[in-house]
Amino acid sequence: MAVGRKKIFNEEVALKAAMEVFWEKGYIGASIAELTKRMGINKPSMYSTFGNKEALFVQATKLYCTSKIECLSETLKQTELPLKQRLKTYMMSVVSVQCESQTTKGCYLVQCQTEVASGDIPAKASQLLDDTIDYVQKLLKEVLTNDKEAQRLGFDKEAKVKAFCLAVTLRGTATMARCGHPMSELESVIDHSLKGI
Amino acid sequence: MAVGRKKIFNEEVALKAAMEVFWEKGYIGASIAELTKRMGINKPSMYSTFGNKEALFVQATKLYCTSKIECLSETLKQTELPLKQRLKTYMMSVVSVQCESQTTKGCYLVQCQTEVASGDIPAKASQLLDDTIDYVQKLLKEVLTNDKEAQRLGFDKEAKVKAFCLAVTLRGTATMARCGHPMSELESVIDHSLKGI
DNA sequence: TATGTTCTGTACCGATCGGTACATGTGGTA
DNA sequence: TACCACATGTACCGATCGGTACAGAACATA
Repeated sequence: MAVGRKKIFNEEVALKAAMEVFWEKGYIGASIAELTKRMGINKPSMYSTFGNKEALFVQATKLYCTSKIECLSETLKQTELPLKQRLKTYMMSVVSVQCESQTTKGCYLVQCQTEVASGDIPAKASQLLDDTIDYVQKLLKEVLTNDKEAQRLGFDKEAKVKAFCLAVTLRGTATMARCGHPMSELESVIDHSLKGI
Repeated sequence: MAVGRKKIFNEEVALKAAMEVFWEKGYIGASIAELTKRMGINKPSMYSTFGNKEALFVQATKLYCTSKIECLSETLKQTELPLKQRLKTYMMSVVSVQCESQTTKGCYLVQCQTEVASGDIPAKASQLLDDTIDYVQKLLKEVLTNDKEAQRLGFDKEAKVKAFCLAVTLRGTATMARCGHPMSELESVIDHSLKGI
């Protein structure tokens, strides 16, 4: 039977562009008009491929998590390196993402999480953000709890609180990065936070 | 000569209500419809009294600064108390504002500053936010530089960096407070941050 | 009480929001 | 080559956006 006209655009490229728009503008601030313009497609193509704005947001958010956050976690597992060095390298790699571009500054998740509290984000997208925003914190807690060096140093005792403190620091640097503070300034903040561990 | 009909509403009460809406929703997220509803007035009254949305936002932002932030600074000047205690009390009072209500959570300035980077806030309002967002940081730097106990402890050497670190912590707690973390959790973060000073 | 000034409420403006109907193109299969 | 399935582009939908025109209500003065 007939198969139909071929798609002229690359879905992955378009989704990446959408991710960048949401990162810049948030969920509400990203209009369909701007999204489709930056994705290089027009509205019907977007709706037939991704569903609607909320579904597009969900997919863009998942892409952000996998391509910008989860992929950084390997650093923490290099047990041949000292724990503090691993933590510093990891946190600085997060800060690096927060500062990487002139347009997509700060943390996608932190920004959109702000909108959740406003009640302006649909339920499914809101749930996804709530589930993923604590990823970094859980990862840090897991390391501080189970890592052998962490146990030797006694960090496992207050792993949850310590992980929370580091997560707060990274949220703080995200808001600073968003309004233009360069990575060089933020490095001393990471050092300061790690000193308190 | 004739003087005209009297205003039926209180401008200060209305402005306070507007401040709370902007605090909850941000600049873009706060629609004129919701603003006027919560202010208890209708649109022409709002426009004739406050100008337009941007002018209302500027006045609401100034009200937030004076009534929620600047008024807390007295704590830092009680030189009969130890510096660390003053810093802790001050930072906890900021956190207290971030957690004070079920609806107005987090920091008004941090939330709206996020929108500035999106390019969706008019120039005057944007400028005001940029000018006032660093108030806390400058205040802390001033204390760490000029306070006699701070000088005795050598804090004045790196006053700027230390103040920046504390400001980052407070921005982090603001985002945590926004998504529901209670003050009890955030207190240990303040302790952690002050330990690194 | 008549007048003039100000505030209030309704009803509307053009622009933009998210979302869609439909006609036109395009390409693989029969 | 004729057909059909799908992608594309335009043009539109009702709802909401920020903002305003205008008629009528309320009040101090004359």
